[in-house]
Amino acid sequence: MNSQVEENYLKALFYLSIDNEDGVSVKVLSKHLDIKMPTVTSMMKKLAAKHLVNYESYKPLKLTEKGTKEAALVIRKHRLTEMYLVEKMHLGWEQVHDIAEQIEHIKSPEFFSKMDELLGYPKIDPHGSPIPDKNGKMVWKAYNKLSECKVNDTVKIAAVINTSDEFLTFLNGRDISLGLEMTIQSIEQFDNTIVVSYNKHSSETLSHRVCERLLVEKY
Amino acid sequence: MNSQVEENYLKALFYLSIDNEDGVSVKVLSKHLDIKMPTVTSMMKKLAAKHLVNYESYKPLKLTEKGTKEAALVIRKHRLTEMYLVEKMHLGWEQVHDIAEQIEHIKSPEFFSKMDELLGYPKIDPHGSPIPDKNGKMVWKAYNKLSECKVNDTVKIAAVINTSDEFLTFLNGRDISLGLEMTIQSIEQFDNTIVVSYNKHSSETLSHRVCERLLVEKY
DNA sequence: TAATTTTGTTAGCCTATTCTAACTTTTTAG
DNA sequence: CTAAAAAGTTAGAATAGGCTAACAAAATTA
Ligand SMILES: [Mn+2]
Ligand SMILES: [Mn+2]
Ligand SMILES: [Mn+2]
Ligand SMILES: [Mn+2]
Repeated sequence: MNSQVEENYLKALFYLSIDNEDGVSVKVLSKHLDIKMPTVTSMMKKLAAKHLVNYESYKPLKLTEKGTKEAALVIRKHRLTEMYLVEKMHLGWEQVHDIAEQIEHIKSPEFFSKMDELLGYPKIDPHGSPIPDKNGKMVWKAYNKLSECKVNDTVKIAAVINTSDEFLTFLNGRDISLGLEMTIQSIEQFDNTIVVSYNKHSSETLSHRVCERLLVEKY
Repeated sequence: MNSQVEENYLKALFYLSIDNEDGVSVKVLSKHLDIKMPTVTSMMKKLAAKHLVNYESYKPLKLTEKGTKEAALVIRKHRLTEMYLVEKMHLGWEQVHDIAEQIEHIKSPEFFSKMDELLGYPKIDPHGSPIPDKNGKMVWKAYNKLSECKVNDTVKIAAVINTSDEFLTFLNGRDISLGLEMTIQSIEQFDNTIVVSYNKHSSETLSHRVCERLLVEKY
């Protein structure tokens, strides 16, 4: 059984591996977890001893098959929890991450399979991220960043890349949530700011920074 | 903020203090937590430094006012969780204790107040134990042990003293649950075994050991 | 290629929580 | 009122996770 701390390292490696196919550096993992490099190195040796990470001095870190699966199963619990908190407990999508960060470590298969059942076996979490299945398999749909769309495109918000309280509260303030349809009115060439319209919002201006963090489905 | 381990010590002291008005011995606390006496001693010194326990060498242990309140608030979270798991997630009353033992340590006031709200501010948990209020105040109703009742008494099951999986599964097997009304048919003088009737069970024999762990309301 | 900078590792130390062995105080028996 | 037993404490060590300082390797720069 992995400890809470070990699980958090596995998750971090899993996330960072998405952008770094050839492995994750100690530096990057250290920054991500806000844990000093020497501590990370020693934990990597420990996880290597448990066959969860392939570790070789000075080489990029890679999760093993086993480590990948265990990481995905923690992420599964995290995302199921977030979905449960939003759907069944009516907490805001900006509140649930921090709670899920803790509940994901609860040791109780029945608890999570009951959540799954009550939710009707959801495929995505409240932020649009896919929930890995019981075998740790996860498939990302091919979404586009809003920042990459063109004028007059009509799109549906499918997922948010950043799940920080601040970003989600920003979106709440503009009534932007998953499933919302919007049309791109104009794009400012100078700074890539996009003006969109949706529902009662006939002209909402979104910065490039924001648009890069919104994944959409095109029609 | 108290650690998970500290919270478990506080809870244990709180429970053991109920029967031991004059304080809890290191021995008893050690046995209860299955942690060796020297470890308990050092934790008591630590909790004393935090003003949660009154500790004096060789004297019985007592929670301070502050310690009592913090313990009660952890118990509140434990019992709210158990109630939530039974009422909203449809888990069995024999399954919820182990999960609540973990969830009680989650740091998130909103999570627990939402639970409380969704449950309609319950006063008791699924085992009939009172849920402390937000100030840590808890009142036990004056129930009787089934073992202390007389022939022909009609009683309602109000609480179970033992909340182990085994005991509750034993009760499940006999369709005994909170709120059940039963009538005492006879009491065997030799071993205090009690024969009761209820619903479709016209003659169920319960050992003294079992009857001592069932709290009832008399009619 | 040689010097620098960046990244990664080692060594040594810290806190939290636990343990065993040895010693001390209290309690209980006789 | 002693002497043995029980309960409690002290000392020393272990494990999990973290940190800093110093050193080493790899990657960059010049
Ligand atoms: Mn999250
Ligand atoms: Mn976590
Ligand atoms: Mn319980
Ligand atoms: Mn607990």
